[in-house]
Amino acid sequence: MTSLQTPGKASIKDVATSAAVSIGTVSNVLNHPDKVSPETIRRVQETIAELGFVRNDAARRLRAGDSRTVALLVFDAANPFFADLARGAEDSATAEGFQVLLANTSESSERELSYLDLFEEQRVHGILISPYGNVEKRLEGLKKFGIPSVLVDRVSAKNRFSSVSVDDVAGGTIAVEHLLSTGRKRIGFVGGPLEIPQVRDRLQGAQKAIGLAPGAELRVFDTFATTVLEGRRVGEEILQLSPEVRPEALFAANDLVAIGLLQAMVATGNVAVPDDIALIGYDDIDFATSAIVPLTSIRQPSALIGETALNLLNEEARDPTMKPRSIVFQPELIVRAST
Amino acid sequence: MTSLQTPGKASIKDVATSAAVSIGTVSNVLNHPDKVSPETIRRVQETIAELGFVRNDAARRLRAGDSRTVALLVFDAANPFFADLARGAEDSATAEGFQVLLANTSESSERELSYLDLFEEQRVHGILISPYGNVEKRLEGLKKFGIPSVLVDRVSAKNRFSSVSVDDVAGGTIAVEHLLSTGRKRIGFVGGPLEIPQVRDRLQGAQKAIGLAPGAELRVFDTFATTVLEGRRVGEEILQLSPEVRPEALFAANDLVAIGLLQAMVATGNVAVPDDIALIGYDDIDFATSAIVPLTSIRQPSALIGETALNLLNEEARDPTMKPRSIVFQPELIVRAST
DNA sequence: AGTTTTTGTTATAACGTTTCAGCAACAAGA
DNA sequence: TCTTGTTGCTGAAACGTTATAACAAAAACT
Repeated sequence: MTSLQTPGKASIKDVATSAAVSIGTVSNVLNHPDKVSPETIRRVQETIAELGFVRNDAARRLRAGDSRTVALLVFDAANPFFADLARGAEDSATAEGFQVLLANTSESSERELSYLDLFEEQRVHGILISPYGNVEKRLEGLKKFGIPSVLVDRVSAKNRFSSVSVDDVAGGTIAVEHLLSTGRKRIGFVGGPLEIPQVRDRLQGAQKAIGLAPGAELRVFDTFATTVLEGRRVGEEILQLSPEVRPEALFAANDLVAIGLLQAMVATGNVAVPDDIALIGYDDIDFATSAIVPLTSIRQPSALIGETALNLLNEEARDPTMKPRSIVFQPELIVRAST
Repeated sequence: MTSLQTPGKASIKDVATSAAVSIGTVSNVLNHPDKVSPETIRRVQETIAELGFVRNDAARRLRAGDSRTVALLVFDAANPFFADLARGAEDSATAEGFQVLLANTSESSERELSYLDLFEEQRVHGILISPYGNVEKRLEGLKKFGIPSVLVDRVSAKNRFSSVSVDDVAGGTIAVEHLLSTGRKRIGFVGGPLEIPQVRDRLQGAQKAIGLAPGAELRVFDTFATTVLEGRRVGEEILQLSPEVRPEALFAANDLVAIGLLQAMVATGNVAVPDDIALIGYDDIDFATSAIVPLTSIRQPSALIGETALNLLNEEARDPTMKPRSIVFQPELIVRAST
């Protein structure tokens, strides 16, 4: 009935003696069943089940050297955009026999590096990363070490790494062009931090659009807001401004911030969206549709990014000398009631 | 200037010879610096930096047997509730020197088991899991194996595992009592699947409240909806019903579904929330505040759950014979415009 | 019949750590 | 002076796998 062995202790050796075969044979049953006679396979598998043997991954990796684990490192797992991206990567990984482990940096460079250390020590198969801090040098080291990485949602500084991203400059331009096309001249930008290239690019794109439109001006408000709450705070500040000075339209660096801004507008009651202030977000997360005023936003193909990145990573792993490849998707304007 | 060694190849042995000490000493520098003279430490660390040596975690774990990694397994990483929970667990883990790896089941029992296999092979330090399928037997095995787990957001069937959860029955009751207190009699329940105990409990709590209120009735609509999109679909179906039959209030098993329902109502234009149909959600995610009609919801202390669970897990790890402990938080009603 | 090939198995050598007994050298107590 | 401790280090034995060379037995060719 119940197993006699000390639990959690059965090793391949125990299986071998108990099944009256050699260690090598057990290993072969596990890894190269074609090299073992059917009868032996049956007997060995039986004893494995009986003893509750579980292969020790540490030993396996130490000897075999390869890992079937891919790490996905993001700086804000709470952002639905990353959740979708993760899902895409996972689906693709499962299909290829890999497992994805997600690590969340929570916008801490320190934690980011600490996770990279962990992954290096673990010799993971590869890393998908949406970098927060300045990690390219670190990734360079990992590559030399034999661990490839692919940047997601961001291009590499000097094209040193493969990447899958969305053209954030274009996104910023599209967003602001749309605002301008509805007749607004005084545009405000909210969101940060500017250390994040995505944010910087979106802002740059915005400036580009402004530059082409005579009479239009862009004012950058808070460059720290990332969350709904922070967005709301900034919104309240903006509402302090008198209507003649205050922006006629706001471009938020992500939908969360946009939703926060929206909350602030609606809460005060006397500022109408989009009539008094128009609002556009970025990412087109599920919730954009369901905001108090459905949110105009810039859509990114999040799951597709994840999938593509994982496939790219696998190519890199197969051929480490491969030239870095950058895949850039184009963002898409989704117009809703807020503009 | 640049290192001469083959990259990714430096082992503790290379460090040893290069620094003219024994392997054991290098290991001691790494793990027990107090046993080594300052001068030697300096020299060894220098060579480590020079050779770009990185400790091989597989070898370390094989020999030492312990891992500093905690796994967090959830069935829907896209749900902000879990993201908040993960954040809580992570903060607590960092404080104790552990790292959290998040795995997403995407509501697939198969994938859930596959991840558990992985974690078992990896001999992780412990597992935090919000189970999707029926995994208690599996976890039982892991425990015998020396890997403790703590259930999050769910209590264990026969109290076989420690758990940190929220009283979902109470939550369901509170929700429906609130709806009843506003004069609604015909209540609808939307959300699923019923295989998920959280959902079952919330429904049961709802029924309990109904049972105490004469004349009140509960109708269960879709028991599969989990996402915003699915919620919207169900909402559209409900709106097909004539006003005399149709529920006066809806209780959604989570906020995402509630937001979907809300979208459906608002989209048709001729059903007012809360006047025609009141709406209450569950989880009180950030977005609840920012819905078209701010959503009444049941709040759970998500980050706190994560923290507590991790601490409990550590206790279990320290003392495997510990009696399972269940910590149950009470949910809280947050009233907003939707009811 | 003798040779070659194939099949199934076994011993054994890694893989890169940590741990632990042991050993010099030297300081401290008697 | 002789014990008794420290301190700082070394050498070797694990840990649980996988891969590889070797080999006997059986099967297939001449």
